[in-house]
Amino acid sequence: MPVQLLKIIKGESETPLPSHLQKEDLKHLQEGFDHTNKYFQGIVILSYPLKKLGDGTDFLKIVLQDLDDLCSRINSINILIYGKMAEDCAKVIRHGDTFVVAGFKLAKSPTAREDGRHGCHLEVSEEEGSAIYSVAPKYAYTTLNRLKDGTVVNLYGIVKFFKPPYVSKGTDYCSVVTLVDPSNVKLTCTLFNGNLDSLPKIYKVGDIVRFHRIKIREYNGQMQGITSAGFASLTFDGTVGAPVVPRTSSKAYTFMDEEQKIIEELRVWAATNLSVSGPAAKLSGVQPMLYFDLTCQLVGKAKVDGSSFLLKVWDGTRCPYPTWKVPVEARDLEGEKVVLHQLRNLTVDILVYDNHVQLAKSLKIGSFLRIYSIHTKQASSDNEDVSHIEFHLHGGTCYGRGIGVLPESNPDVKELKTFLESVDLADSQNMEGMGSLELDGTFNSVTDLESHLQRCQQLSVTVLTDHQDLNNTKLKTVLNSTAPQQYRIRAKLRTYKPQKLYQSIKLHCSKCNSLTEVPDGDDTDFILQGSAVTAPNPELHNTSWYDSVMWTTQDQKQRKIAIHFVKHDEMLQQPEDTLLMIEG
DNA sequence: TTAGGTTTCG
Repeated sequence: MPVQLLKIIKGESETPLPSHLQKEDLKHLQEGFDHTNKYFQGIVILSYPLKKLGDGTDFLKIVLQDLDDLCSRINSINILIYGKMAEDCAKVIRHGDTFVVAGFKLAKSPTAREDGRHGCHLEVSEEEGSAIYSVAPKYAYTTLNRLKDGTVVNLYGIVKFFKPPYVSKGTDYCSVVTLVDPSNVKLTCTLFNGNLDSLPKIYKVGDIVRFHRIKIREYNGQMQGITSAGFASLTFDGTVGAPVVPRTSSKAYTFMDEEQKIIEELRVWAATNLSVSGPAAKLSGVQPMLYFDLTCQLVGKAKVDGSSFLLKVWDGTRCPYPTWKVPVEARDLEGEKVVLHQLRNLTVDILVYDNHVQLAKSLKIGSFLRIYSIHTKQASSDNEDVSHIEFHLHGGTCYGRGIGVLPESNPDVKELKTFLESVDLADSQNMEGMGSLELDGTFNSVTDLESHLQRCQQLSVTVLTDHQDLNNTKLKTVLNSTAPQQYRIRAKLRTYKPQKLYQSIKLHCSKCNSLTEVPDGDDTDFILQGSAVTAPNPELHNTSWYDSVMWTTQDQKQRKIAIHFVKHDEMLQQPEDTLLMIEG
């Protein structure tokens, strides 16, 4: 007979126990009786920690109480479980569970005198051909509009907002989840667990969760959910028509036709009543200055400094802007060198900070990630004329900022994998042949470049009146020709130098003939700061073209400040028309 | 205990 380990059955009325089994009362469990086709049912009132016996066998002792015989002086019995069955049982057992034990061996209990329980105990193991069934309690679910302070409830909800699990400042991982249900009430739950796997596996807004044993408390005038002992969750894809497969870390859970129906109904309600379009984007669709969620594959990672960490990722598309490359030591970069090189034009560098560093470090190369609320920032460095895009995952968890690892079974991952396999790597590598075009960072792929060229060759409304004798030549031809040549081109302006107007003119020193940049705002600040530390020179006061006044500040620094009122035709103007010069 | 939704030091 195949051993059935902890099969979950729902409610006594529909108990699908083998038909040859008959229920046995506690008082009939006596030596000398035939118990071959009998089972005993009771409630778990005690369970001891799992132990290993001298010969290495797992051993678990639990105590079951007979609910039908509560009035008897002796209404509980020790159950001794051996081997794999003990191990399996220990994983799922919970105080208050109803267990059914069949195929047991009955023996005298050596501890009956001390523990006051039944004179015999039941021994069960796979070898004995035993079976243990856990009878699922009938769960009641509370809608979000009926939650009461101080209760522990079971509930369903559609994820409206979530923070993927992150390392809290205490000892646990934390995940914050806001749910909504057809009662149109919102509930924000703060979930803690030392085991990352025990928190709900939520991947996107719109997922549906079932929480068991969540504690309800009032906080700031609103109901709040918080993990309580025995908290368990199931998470489902919220898409109408998707398979109803729960994501969970529980070894045993109840999930029957009724639950399936609830999920399907919630999906339909959400589809008609909620908008769940998140800020997801592909790298090809990013814009500067936005926050977005990226589903991608990890290609490389490297430590940068104490508070930041680099992730190199790709999603098979190409970012339409020049992207930032974070400088790191080659020896610090983890990842397949060949792959990193092959994908160098398709990967982007994401710098993650502070609390995300620990999680980022633990990520495995090749894994699929969803990085939530990445910030794209436009910036240019001193030696670049063209600005680039930087990707930051700032510290903190506002707006659900964080990193989630997606399993290969996730539908979005399956789609991404198929797409990544279809990407022609030769195309992205050919980009290097584009020379200066590539350096300007303007084209993203050969296809992109060609479509740009086609658009550039289209007739425009601007009519050029000069050089009519020359035909238009493609940029490609120009680039492949030897200088000097004369061409006429029609092209779209993608970038220009200098980027800033003040870079168009230079300061010239007539003595040494040197040329320097006109200082920009920051440099001017610096120069002015320098002069602020020198006190005004009294000899330069009250000249023919200005009147000066000077005073000393009252603060500790006792700074000397001079104001020069500039005259016009040796006359002072009306105050509102006067040009002032300030020193100090 | 932790966090308790509402974007940034880089």
